[in-house]
Amino acid sequence: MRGIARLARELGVSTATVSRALNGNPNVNEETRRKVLETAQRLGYAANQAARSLAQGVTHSVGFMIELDPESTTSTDYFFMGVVEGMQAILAAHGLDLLVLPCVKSQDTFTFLQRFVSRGAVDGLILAETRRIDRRIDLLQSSGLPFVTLGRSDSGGNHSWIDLDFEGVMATAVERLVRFGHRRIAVTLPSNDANYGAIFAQAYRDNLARHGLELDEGLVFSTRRQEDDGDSIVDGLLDRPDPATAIILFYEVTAIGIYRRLAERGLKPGRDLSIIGFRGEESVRFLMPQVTCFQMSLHDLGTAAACALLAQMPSTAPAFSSKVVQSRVPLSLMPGESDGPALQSG
Amino acid sequence: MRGIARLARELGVSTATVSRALNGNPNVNEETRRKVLETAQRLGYAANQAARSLAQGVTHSVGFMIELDPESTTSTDYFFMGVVEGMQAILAAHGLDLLVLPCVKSQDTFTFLQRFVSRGAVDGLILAETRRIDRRIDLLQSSGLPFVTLGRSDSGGNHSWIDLDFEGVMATAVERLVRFGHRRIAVTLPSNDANYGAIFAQAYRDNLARHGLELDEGLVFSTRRQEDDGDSIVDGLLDRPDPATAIILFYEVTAIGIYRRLAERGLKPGRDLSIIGFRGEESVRFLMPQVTCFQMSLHDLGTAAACALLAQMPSTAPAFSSKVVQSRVPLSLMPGESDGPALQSG
DNA sequence: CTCCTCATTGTAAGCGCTTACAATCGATGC
DNA sequence: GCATCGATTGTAAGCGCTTACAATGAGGAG
Repeated sequence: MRGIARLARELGVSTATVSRALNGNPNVNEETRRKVLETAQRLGYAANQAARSLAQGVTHSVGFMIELDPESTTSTDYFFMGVVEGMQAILAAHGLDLLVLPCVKSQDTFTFLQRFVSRGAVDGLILAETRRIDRRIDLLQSSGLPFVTLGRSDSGGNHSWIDLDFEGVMATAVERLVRFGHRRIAVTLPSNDANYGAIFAQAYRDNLARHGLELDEGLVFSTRRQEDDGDSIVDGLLDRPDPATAIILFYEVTAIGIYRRLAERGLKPGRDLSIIGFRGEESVRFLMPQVTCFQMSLHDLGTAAACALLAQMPSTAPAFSSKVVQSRVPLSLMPGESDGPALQSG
Repeated sequence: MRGIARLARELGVSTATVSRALNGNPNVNEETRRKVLETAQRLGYAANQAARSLAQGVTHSVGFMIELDPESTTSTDYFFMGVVEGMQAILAAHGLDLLVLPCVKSQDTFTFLQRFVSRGAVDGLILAETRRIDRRIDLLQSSGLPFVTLGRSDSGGNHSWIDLDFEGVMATAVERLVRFGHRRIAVTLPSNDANYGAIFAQAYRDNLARHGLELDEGLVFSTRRQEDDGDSIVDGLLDRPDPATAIILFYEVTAIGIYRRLAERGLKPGRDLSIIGFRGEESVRFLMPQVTCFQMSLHDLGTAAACALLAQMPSTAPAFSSKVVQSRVPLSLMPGESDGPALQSG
């Protein structure tokens, strides 16, 4: 005999009583509960997960699916760890386990997700790196499983999402540069298929328009999260009849290559080319002059996502709470010395 | 009616047949199996995880427990993602799901692990950042659950582990520096309680001894994974009657602070102070002169851990395989320009 | 003293799946 | 034509837990 039955026999009560005592059911004599808990502790008993889930119909766990790119494992990583940390803290406080579900991108990530969903392995899901058209969202929506996405998407209807305030960042960056007298502002965009690339691009166009600046596709670069593109970007920006005087970087590491190329050409960041990075990444914190960038709390992002999920889960959601949460986490400007007045302004 | 019963009714067969068909049991007419699979596909059926686990007694999943430090979320992060990627690929190929289990360090990480173990939530476990004395290992060992640790420990008996070859790295580094004529070699050690700190320290002492160099505790620094310690390290090394001429860094980011301080003092890395980093980290790749360091494959580390675990799991281990795997993943030297001949050698 | 109530506990029926064992049936051997 | 065998399928007993419902018994009301 094992499991709860063993405990019950040991105590001379029924398994029902043990179960009730363990689960905080009020219909148990406090003295009995005390004994049960004490014995459970002594025997190192914990209810079998599978049996519990089967009987209750819930797993008390939520999944956070992330896609791993073997080509660039260091790319998304330290973004996620901070987020995970924030999520776990909140979820744990609500008795939920966070299961990070890594899926290598070369595998079928849709089927991967589908398996977890249809097997009922989790009570809720958080999705990262949503795409503009993302079948995963349709899948989750039709499954009825509570979920939140880290990133917006055109797929699915009115679902919960948490995203970075790309628009706000872009507005602040462009305005700052315009104030500095820049009229020719370049931008780098991520080259993957995540939706944030499109959003960042749109915000770029919108804000140029707002300030009456002309959009020049020649000033739009596509980059991966690595510093190698510096040469082509710098040369592409400057070696033209109407050189750009500023650039906004999606991936801040690109600054490393840009700094290097500028140095080779005897130019100085902040004077000859104004640079604003998107998110203050560890790898460029040490660049001199310091890169003007935006700061955010990964922890808060994770927290926000976890809360948005909790709001949808029947077990934790107060009945009166609105189920759908859609919010953009703001980033704050960290002025550095990588930008400044345009040289040939006006 | 739901689940397998629904499928069975739809097909006009018993649930047993459906189950057999789905699980590859040979005692099923191939024609029947085809129909079952086709219908399952059509209805989007996948066996309920909990029921399956309960009936079979196994979960088909393994956990990878990592501890997150809210104080420094960027510390361990991008180490893990590469490792996870390697693990997931191997495990998935063996029909196992990898569940990354993040635990915030401020919580009781031992209890956290214990819960997963005693609830039977996973069939195997991989532990990261083992400590010299690590109760988690004793727990796992007495639980009988297959497990592997990423890192050695004095706890537990003869268990499987995968670790970095700190000894090899240190031997190569010290020998290289000695060849360059250095006699006063400093070192930085991690300030946390993970065992690798102690191992790195011991390797440092052993290799000094091997080359007949005297151990000077004044040349041993304790650092966190941040660049801030550069000033005190550089000053501490040089402002003494018998200055050190070389330093080996556990955390390579420390090089950033050191470079900065050296520059302030008008000194040059590689000439006035030889620097060898441990692991080629992204954040210092842009430093000039390039830091001499060691390179490793995070992917391979993950793969090795996964394989070591598979060797212990009854479902995947060929009966003849030895259960305990203990191996050190080697790192290869990447010569940079941050080290060179000692100035006042001899 | 009886009836009723409330607090506590026990009984037992699942939760959805797997699997040992029994049952069926056509084919084979004599 | 009958026993036998193998291939296939069905029956039903769990896996360990939760929970609706029944049962028990002590204490209070009448």
